[in-house]
Amino acid sequence: MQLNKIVEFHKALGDLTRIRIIALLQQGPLHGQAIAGKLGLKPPTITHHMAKLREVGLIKERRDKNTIYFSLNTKILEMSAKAILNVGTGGGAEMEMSVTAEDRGAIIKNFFTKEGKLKTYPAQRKKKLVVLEHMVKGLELGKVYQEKEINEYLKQYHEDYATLRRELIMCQFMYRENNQYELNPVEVWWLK
Amino acid sequence: MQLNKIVEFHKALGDLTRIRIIALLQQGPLHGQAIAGKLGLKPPTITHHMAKLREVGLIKERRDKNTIYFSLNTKILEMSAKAILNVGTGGGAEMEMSVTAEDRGAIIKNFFTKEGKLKTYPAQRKKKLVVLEHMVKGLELGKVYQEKEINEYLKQYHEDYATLRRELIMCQFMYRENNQYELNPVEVWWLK
DNA sequence: TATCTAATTAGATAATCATTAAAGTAGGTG
DNA sequence: CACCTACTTTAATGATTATCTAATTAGATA
Repeated sequence: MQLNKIVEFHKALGDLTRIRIIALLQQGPLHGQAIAGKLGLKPPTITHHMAKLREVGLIKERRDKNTIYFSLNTKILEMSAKAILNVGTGGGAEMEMSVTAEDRGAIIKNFFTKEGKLKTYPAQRKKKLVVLEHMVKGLELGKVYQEKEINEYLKQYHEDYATLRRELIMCQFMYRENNQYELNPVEVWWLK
Repeated sequence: MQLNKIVEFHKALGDLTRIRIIALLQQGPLHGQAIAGKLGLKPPTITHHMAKLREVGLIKERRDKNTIYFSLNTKILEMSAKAILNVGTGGGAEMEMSVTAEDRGAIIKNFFTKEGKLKTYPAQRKKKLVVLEHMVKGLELGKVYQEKEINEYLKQYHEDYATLRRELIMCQFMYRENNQYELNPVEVWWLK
């Protein structure tokens, strides 16, 4: 995880109002005006803070008529909170991140046709991760997929969707629970 | 843990320079000028940032001649990083914290003589914690004490130092490892 | 259509804060 | 003593940002 993401995360939490918002949302979803009321602040202020929290991935929202219910993305919260513990240790994700943006471009150009099909599946772990990363970008964070949907989606990249699906699980980009699939926010959020 | 402490902690980490300092210190202790050199900044800037980090308990320091070696207090780091995960859930420490500052004052007045001796040991858990908190303030965070030192220290409060010592362990203000005693930073830091 | 409600944007203000140069402190050594 | 080195303090500057009012957008309803 890059240093800048860590900074932004902590900047987002380095404000009493936003901590109070998080404390409120730990107890359940709330809409903007309710938050404003409980904190004694005006709606624009809440909008401002929700934007900051959203930028670092901490907020999920659901619309009902014209009121928006905000809730906490606890997985991102947990992941981000723990990221500082390993910063500088060079272990794990830190290593993976040493692939530069240009490397990424080159790898994608090498392994995908210009129509976007996967030509061959890389053996080298670094390249594998870049390729999976790329394919996973079309999936929605937080959405639960049926196996059939995942198969359909992966087919756009390669006929052998079963292998790809298995790789996504093995490299932890997704996890499976009774044949339903979901992106692993811990791995995926930082790709944006 | 109070909301304000959480805010200050994250504010301390919400700055790229300080995150880089932490990343450096994860690899081992460094003195000020070394940090300044590695980051391309002037010494006063480092002083400024170390003060911020020290305020939230993240820094331990050791002096050798006139150079000061800074190192990370990883226990505080871990504890503080995880505090956000339970904020607002009302569980654990949150409950204890509902003793107001005035309550504290009253309890200490009740259980200590004006010379500072402990009159009687409270049975009620809340009061017990306030009393232990008070006595523990004279001990140094991070220092390893021999059993004999602890006994000496506690004698200033009450003849029955053995009971007090046991209570400190049971209430997790200290922990013991082969007859050496140390403050539990997780419980103790926030008292300051 | 007009109207209501909730959320957002724009612009202004005041406060906070990172950085540095210059001067000062503190300990050590010749 | 004078001198050196490492850190700190002070004061100034420039950038960021939390909050608000006023105006605007978006969706729903009558």
